[in-house]
Formats: sequence, structure tokens, C-alpha cells
Amino acid sequence: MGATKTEHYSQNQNAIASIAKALGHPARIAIMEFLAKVDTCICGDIVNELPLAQPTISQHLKELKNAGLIQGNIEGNAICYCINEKTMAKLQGYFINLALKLKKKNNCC
Amino acid sequence: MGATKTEHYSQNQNAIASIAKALGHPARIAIMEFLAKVDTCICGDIVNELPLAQPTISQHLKELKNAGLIQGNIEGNAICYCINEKTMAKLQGYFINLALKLKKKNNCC
DNA sequence: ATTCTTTATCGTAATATTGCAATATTAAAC
DNA sequence: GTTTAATATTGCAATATTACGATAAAGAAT
Repeated sequence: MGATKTEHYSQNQNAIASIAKALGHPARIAIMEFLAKVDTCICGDIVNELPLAQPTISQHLKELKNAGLIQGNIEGNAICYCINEKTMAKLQGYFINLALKLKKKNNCC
Repeated sequence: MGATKTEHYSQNQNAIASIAKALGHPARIAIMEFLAKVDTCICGDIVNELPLAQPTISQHLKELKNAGLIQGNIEGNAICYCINEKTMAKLQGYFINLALKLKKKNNCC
């Protein structure tokens, strides 16, 4: 085997896992931090910022995009990538809800 | 190649990525939800709940434990797994901070 | 039209993850 | 001490991820 059995889980579980998975790499965390910090959000700037080759960055951006965490707007021959606040909010909301459920029961450890 | 170049990122970036990575699988999300919902938290219950073989569950639990998301207490010959609220809080705090930074600038897309 | 700049895709090697059967470990129960 | 029950570890096959060089694509600048 080796492939995740996604069909056994709820749509929401798969959705949250897929967002978390996209954030599960330090380069992609670094990209998110850069996009949150900086005023411009040109792909080339990210390539300069991170210690990875351009194709690798492009691949990471694609994964963040597929997870809905960022979106890209074409600006001339460059591309401006930005954080999609909705997806971040969705993830946050999920965790807040999980923490709430946890508060309601006696965590036994 | 194929291995993540962790040495190029900050300790915090690696830490957050590793927590997110642990949550990046629907089975592990399902385990977290189960632990947040249910009053007992015996490993065997998780095995009964999820559509995976016992060794696979054990492996997923190990990963959640390595990421600091859960902890296990021995109870007789069973093991009681519980969510580690501190790690959840750390992750939440990180995202809240990221969202705050985002608010301070003009998200250009 | 050609060249330059920027980003994406392809191909591929190295490594990691997922899942499970078989087996080991550990502690309770008898 | 044997057996039973619960969890962990090992070993392995299938698949996925990571990283990058080479190359393609698409628009800007000349």
C-alpha cells in the first residue's frame, strides 16, 4: 500500500488534513510567513528569500494553492501570491472548535 | 535529494511545520477528534473506531505523540491517550499571530 | 521579431510515508 | 508460570514527497 485511504474519512476530515498537510513543510511555513509580512508578494521575491531552487519554490506554491491557502494574481509577467484568509479562518475555526470540545470533558491525562 | 532541508529554516518554522505535518493525515485528524469527543481515551477504542489495522493506528499515534499533540499514560495493560492542550495552543497562537500580521498590511490580491 | 524576465512543467533521483502481516513486548488474569 | 489482552515494533511493498536541472511557456522590453 502506501496511499492514504481518504474514502474512509469525512469530507471535513479530509479537507482539514489537506490544509494541515500543505502547512507541514518548513519551506511552506516560511512562504506563508513571508507573504504575511511583506507588502509585495511577487513569486520572484520568494525565490530570493528561500534557500531553494526556483522549480522547488514553484512546486511548494502550487501545493499551497491547491490547498486553498494562497492565491495567485498575474501582474504583467510576474505573479503576485497572497494568503487566502478564508482558508486560514477555516483552519482556525476548526481548532477552536476542537479545543472547545476538549474543555467540555475531563481530559484524563 | 528528497529529504527536507530543515537546517535552512528557523527552529520555530520547523516546529510549526512538524505539528502541522502530524495533523496532515485524515486518520490522525479523526484520532484527534475522537480524543476530543470521547471520555475514555484507550488506544483499543481508537482501533475499533477507525478503519485501519492496529499496527497502522499505533504508528499514527506515535507520530502524534512525537509531534507533542498527544500524550499516553499507561493504565494497567492498556494505554490512555489524550490531547496535549499546550501544543494545540501553540499552534493556534501561531496562526492567530500570522493572521494579525496579515491584517496590518494591505493584502494585495 | 528577438531577446529577456518570470514562472511553470517535465523528468528523475533520493527519501519519506502509508498500510499491514507477522512478531515482540508488557502487564493483567488465571 | 501460562495464558490472555493490549500495544509496539519489525519488515516490506506500494505510493507520495522533496529537490533540482533542463526545458517550456508567456508576457515585457528592446
